Amino acid sequence: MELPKTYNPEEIEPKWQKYWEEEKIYKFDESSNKEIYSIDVPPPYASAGHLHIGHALHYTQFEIIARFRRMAGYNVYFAPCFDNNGLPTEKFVEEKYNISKKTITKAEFRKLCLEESRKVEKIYADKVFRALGHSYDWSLLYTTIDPEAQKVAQMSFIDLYKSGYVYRAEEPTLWCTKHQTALAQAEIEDVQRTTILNYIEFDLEDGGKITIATTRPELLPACVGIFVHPNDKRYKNLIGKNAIVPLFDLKVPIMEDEKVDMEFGTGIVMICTFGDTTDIEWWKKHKLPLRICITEDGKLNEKAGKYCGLTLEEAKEAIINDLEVKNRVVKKEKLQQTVGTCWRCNTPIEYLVTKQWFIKTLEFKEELIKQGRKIRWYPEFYRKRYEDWVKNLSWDWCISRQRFYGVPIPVWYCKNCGNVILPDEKDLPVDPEIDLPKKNCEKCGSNEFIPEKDVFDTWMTSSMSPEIAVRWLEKPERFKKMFPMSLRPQSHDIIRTWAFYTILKAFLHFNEIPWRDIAIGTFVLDPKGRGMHKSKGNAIWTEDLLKKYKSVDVIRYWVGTATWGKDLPFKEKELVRGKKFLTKLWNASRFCFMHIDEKPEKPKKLEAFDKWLLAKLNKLISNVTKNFYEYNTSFCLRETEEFFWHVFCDNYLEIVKDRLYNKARGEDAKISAKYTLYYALLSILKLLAPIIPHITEELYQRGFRKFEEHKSIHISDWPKKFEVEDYSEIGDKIVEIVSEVRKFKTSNKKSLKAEIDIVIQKDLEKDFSEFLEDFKAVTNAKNLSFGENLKISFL
RNA sequence: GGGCCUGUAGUCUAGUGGCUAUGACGUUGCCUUCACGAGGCAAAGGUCGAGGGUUCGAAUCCCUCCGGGCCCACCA
Repeated sequence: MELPKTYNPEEIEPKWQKYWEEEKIYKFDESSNKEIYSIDVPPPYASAGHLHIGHALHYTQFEIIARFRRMAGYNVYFAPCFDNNGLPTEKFVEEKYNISKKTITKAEFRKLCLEESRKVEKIYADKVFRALGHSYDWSLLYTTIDPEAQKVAQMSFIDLYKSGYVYRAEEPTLWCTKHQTALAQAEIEDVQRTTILNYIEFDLEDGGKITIATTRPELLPACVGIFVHPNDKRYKNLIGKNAIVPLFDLKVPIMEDEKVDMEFGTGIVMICTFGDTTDIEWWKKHKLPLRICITEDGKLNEKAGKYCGLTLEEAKEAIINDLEVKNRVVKKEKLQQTVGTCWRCNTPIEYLVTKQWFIKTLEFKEELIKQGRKIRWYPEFYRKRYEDWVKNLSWDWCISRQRFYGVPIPVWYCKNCGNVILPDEKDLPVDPEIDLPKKNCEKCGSNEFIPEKDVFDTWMTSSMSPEIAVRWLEKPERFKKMFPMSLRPQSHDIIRTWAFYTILKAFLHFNEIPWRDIAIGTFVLDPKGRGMHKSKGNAIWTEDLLKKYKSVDVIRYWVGTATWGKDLPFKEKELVRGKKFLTKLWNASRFCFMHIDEKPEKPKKLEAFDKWLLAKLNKLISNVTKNFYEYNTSFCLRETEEFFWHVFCDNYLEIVKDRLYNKARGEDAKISAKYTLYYALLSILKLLAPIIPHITEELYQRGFRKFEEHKSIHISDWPKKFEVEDYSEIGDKIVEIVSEVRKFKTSNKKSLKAEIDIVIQKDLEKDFSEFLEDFKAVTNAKNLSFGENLKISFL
């Protein structure tokens, strides 16, 4: 059999992608008894239409694992999915159509979001998943806005409500004034900035003055108290007195609290409702009045008097100006400050008192850490990050969002008595603004209801991804069999959200872990080591690379070099290397196939070098298999590449040429070579198949398909060890001498064909006997004898 | 401020107690070789961030310092 001279990926790759899909190679087999391996795939955001190389790597990295497990004999459950739910989509639609939720009805807005999502999903499916040769079972597809996913999210809420894990409260809440919604702690991102610390003079009620340092003068109208440290001698006499807030004439009490930092500013703090979390703490502890002066869209309200209607920034400037006019500003200094911001828009968050729904988390910290320890983390150290996050939690999870596009919170309130009314499980999903409760209020009998208008935090759905993926409500028997899932692959930046909330939900609902393994994928940086962002202009697009290299396998080779959990700066030369590797693989296979025209019979006796190769291959197979199980993909690729290139090509192929071409060597020696070539190459292709599926499929189909039972290499059996005597060490010794001979020829500027005399150390004579003929042929040694030391000379 | 990761040749990288520190890219030299010249064979290139300690033995374990990155918490 002869292969074409060059490998042409542009024709070959799409051909097999089509074949795999048509032949349903990756179909999950519901009736199989094989052990199931299930992956909780991260649903890509539908707004992330532009796919940079980091996304491609992330999704391909665990796809390799799916392929490995499939070949290793598992019934792989690999469901594709999309996240078309939540703020990113809303924001994308708002920007694309230049609309806001104020100028369009909820229904219209949702429709646009859904349309937009579907478009992007299509692009994703074709240009990403299919183009990268991913082995999803498309019949298992889910999206997070599907009725079924909504049903799961709402069911989760109802279940937790009934268990007492959900409550509604009017509390100071983390608030984004741009998105005009409550946020969860996990959605807050700290940003460093420089601000001005203003020293402002307050009058005391009974005469005298004090100076207070603040970065938030715009919150003066919300000031409800002043604190000093109980041990601060300077201010002991102030405690119990009242101060007057300048410009606003508010009388506020001066109190003591140990948490005051005497070193900071003047050592006197004003407390406003609310400037930061300490304000909330003191407000609760000292039972201070509430005076909120900020509106939901980040402006001052009527409590701010003449500043009403100004944005926070404008108000800050105006108030400082007026204070300066009245000589109330003692000094101003620059201050480095970290502020919490909305992770989507970087608007500094505010604290507003609003009615929100919460899931209890703070009381389960210990248990959640225990749950985390039952899961295997790859790499292990990321478990620490999870535990740190859980330990540091300071808010229950706020799950209600004042947004449009999302899963509605399935609740009505009785208009008469305020009672919370839940829908029946069988009626889910519901939209309380459209649907009505089926019964009157159980408490008062009223039939008038107020629908809940808020939607869920997007993580309310995402945290149920294992339950959605394996169809918790639709197929309870499947769920029972498949929960916990086998693997959650994800990136490290969402350990505190996705991983955390998923673990939380599995714990609260089932007292179970959601998956046995969690593996943290590689984070791709630009060549200079910075994060890739469309906005920074440093993103490298997968599509461009596909066009340039014309091969998916080249990109997948690069993915294979990445280590799980470790950042990887993108270096294009890794693709060049991949391309060379594919060429080498093609050419070596081409050579092998010239000698494979039938399924080789088992030789009567294997030649020594064949035993050497197969013994070394055994070690490779066992190492690679072990490492694939441990998500150590880069090891697998590296070791296989090393074996293929330097052991198989550089040495073995050169060694067997004589037996294949030289009739004088006899038929048995040739059969042994052919047998070894066949199985060694087939094994190498299989070891590489999870990483570079297209070229290995092409070679399998061309060279092996007619002799092998499986219609695709990707559902063939993972290579097994050969029954063979271990000649690896003796063989290595002899190959070393072959290298010596090559070095001798090269350094004497002679062709490798040059004929030579060799004297080999006498103590190797016994080892050499079985390798002799192959050795003489590959080194072109005309005379070979044994003596004191290794000696090589030209004839 | 707390925690985690990381520092190996010009560049990137493997290596968590043991032969002479892995491999790639790049550089240089040689070989047209019957699978492959988009190749092959070889060479040069390293105080394994610095210092100290443990050990028969340290890139690897411990301590200190320096550099790079990430996560978290904070100051009104």
